Parts: sequence; structure tokens; C-alpha cells
Amino acid sequence: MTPAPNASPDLPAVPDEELLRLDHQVCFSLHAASRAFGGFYRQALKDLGLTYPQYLVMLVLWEEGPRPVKAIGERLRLDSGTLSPLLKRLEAAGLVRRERSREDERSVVIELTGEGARLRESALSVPRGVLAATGLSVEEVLGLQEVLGRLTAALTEAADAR
Amino acid sequence: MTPAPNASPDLPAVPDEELLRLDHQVCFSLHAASRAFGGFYRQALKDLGLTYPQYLVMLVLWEEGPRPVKAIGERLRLDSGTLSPLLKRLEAAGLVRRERSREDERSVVIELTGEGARLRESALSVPRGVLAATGLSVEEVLGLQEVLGRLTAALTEAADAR
DNA sequence: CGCTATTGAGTTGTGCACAACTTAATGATG
DNA sequence: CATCATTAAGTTGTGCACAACTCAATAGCG
Repeated sequence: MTPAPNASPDLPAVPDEELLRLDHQVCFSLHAASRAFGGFYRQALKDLGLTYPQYLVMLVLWEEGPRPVKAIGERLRLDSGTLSPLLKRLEAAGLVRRERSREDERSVVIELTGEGARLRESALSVPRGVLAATGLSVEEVLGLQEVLGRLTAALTEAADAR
Repeated sequence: MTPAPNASPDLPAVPDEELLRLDHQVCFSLHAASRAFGGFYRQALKDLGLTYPQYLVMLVLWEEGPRPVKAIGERLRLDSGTLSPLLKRLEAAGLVRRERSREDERSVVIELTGEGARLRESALSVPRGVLAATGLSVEEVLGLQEVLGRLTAALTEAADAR
């Protein structure tokens, strides 16, 4: 699978020197954007008492209902090393319950508490503020999302193929 | 400054429910892309013995020469809480020197060692591999960079205006 | 000049990301 | 069915991000 036939299909006579400079820019842009996003959410979510990754987990649970840790990890591409302590903190905050599955005792199912479910109402107002703060149009957001999706898929595939 | 005149200029009758779902997608896309990028670089940089943030710092030093911690932080939007330990690790690895400035003894100037400067040669081959792995054209990369730049600027401005 | 505010770097504490590992349960195979 | 491989979750250790803080040096002002 993945023949990876190309050495550099559309990179003509760009010297390494210049690529290093461009790399600087792209790395930096993505890194900075991700952190700016996180920083803005940090403020927006402070009232809810959630961090940004905790918010992502709650979004999954609000949308999809009770899920084993494994499924949440696949959805967010996070492993148990990240999720286990995060979920324990959500449990300590009274937002979720963790229960071993009876069918498969290896699996731990995460489900919302009443408080966790109610928190969704407060969260409904968050995205509009964020979207407004981005200064992007809805079309640009959708376009950005599409490019980022392809980027992630290509990078993880390339990383796995090693 | 920053009149921020608009409540929601181009968000018509989209209900909160749907925005929350869209938010899920966008947050996730950016978060996942950033981590996929970092993951790919982690492998590419393993030979150089650098982490991704360390690579970003080295890029600044390779491009701009000796710089105080403050200047590096402004370039990468990182504060001393992140940079101080990172720079100590680069120093321990023999790649940089940290010297108090004589003109202003509050300032610590970071400069490359011979080994740090030589590492640039090995790093020259990295960006081409990464660019190929993204599966994006050069035009798409430039477009992505432009959107991300505006996104970061808008978000940090909105965050500061609180 | 002397005092106060500001600035640059560093430290501490919390949380996330991830690699490497452990443990327990399940599945597969001879 | 007994053994071995696989799987899910958790643990440990390292490094980054960031808030809140300390400390020393400098700048500004009366």
C-alpha cells in the first residue's frame, strides 16, 4: 500500500536554503495558530471550568453519548496516556462517570453525569463568540477545515509508513 | 483601538446547536493537524536530537543569529516560562551558549555554538521531506499559511481585548 | 539623587502530549 | 483446554504551554 511514488513532484528548483526558511514560516504559522486558538478557548471556557482538551472530550460525549475510552481516543486521536488522567479530572469535577463494561472488562465506559449533560447548555454560547473572534467567514472556516483534514491524513499516513 | 464593531456579520440564522457541531469539527481539525505536524517532525528530527519546539528555536537562531531570550520569545510567541528550561536543555546538549548581556544585565543572549551552527547542515534536508509528506502543493501551503496568519492575529487581538 | 514602576529572566505548579511500560482480560491456536 | 498473542486501560517519565510568582537590573520621575 501507499506506493509513495514521488520524490518531489511539484517542488522544482527551490534550493534547500529557501525551503528551510519557508519551513520556518509554515511550522510557525500552524504552531502559533493552534496555540492562539487554545489561548482564546482557555478564556472562553474558564467560566465552564474546562480546559480546551477537556472541552473536546465533552463535545464528543455530548454528541455521541456514552463511549469507551478507546472510542473517544480514536475520535480525538489521543491515547490512554493522555485520556486517563484527563478523564479522572473530569470525574473529580463531577462531569462524567467511569464504569467498567460488563461485556468486556478491559473496557471502561465514560458517560455524562446530570451535571455534565447540563453543562452543554452553558457551552452552546461559546462557539459563536469564537467564530466571530477568528475574523473568518464561514466559507473560509470550511475551506480551512478541509485543507487541515487532508494535511492531517497525509501526515499520519506518511508517519505510519515508516 | 480595535473598534470590534460586529456582533456576527456573516453568521445568519445558524442555530447554536449546529454551531456547536461545527465548532467540534474546526477545533478538532486544527488541534489534530498541529499534533500530526508535531508527530511527523518528531520522527524527522529524532536524528538531530531535537524536539519540534527546539527546532523552532534553532530556526530562529540559524536565521537571525545571536538573540536575547526576549527576542526569541517574541518571534515564536513563547514566554520565559517555556523558553528558559528549553534553552537550558539546548545548552546542556551543547548547541547554544547563554550569556548575560554586558549592556543590560537583565538580558541573556543566546548564541549558537560551533556544533549548533553545524547542525544546520543536517537540518537542511528536513523541510523537503515534510513538505512532500503534507501532500499539499506549494500554493496550498502558502494559502494555508496566509489564513492561519490572519487567524492567529485576529484571535490574539480578540484575546487581548478582554 | 532617591524612590518607585517596569522589565527580563527564571521558578513553581498544573495540565496536556506522547513514548515506553505494566496489568488484566480477551481471543486465537495447537 | 492450556498457552500465547492481542487488546484496553492505566502508570511513569520527559518535555512543552502557560499562569502566577520571585528577583535583580534598569528606567522614569519627583
